[in-house]
Amino acid sequence: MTHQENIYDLVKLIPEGKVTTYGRISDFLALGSARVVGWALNQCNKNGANIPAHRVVNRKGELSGRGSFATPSTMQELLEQEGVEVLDNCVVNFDLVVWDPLELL
DNA sequence: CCTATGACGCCGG
DNA sequence: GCCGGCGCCATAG
Repeated sequence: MTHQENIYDLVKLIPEGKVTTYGRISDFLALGSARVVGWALNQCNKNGANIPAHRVVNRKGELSGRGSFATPSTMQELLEQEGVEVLDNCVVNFDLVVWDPLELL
């Protein structure tokens, strides 16, 4: 059982129009490090897995992973498609659109 | 086996 | 509130 599977499953559960953070995922799955999440998502793009990785941002709401998508603007475009406003690589009203995995409980 | 690196985050200055 | 340093864990070389 790899962390990737857990991370993929959780990321798939992020509601459309919402975003969450590496730290929250790391916390919820007790991974011990948020870096692992970033690494797993990086691989998922490469794997071509159908994961909404664009809904994962860093703790400040910045699109830190945009560089790993097809083009640097892909991540932002996908978010805006779902109604998430992005300005200067940051999620607008981050506090309002952030989703915490704990809400599953 | 050991070192460097990274889609991160907390703490102290 | 910004910045630098350090810890964190998995991988690649």
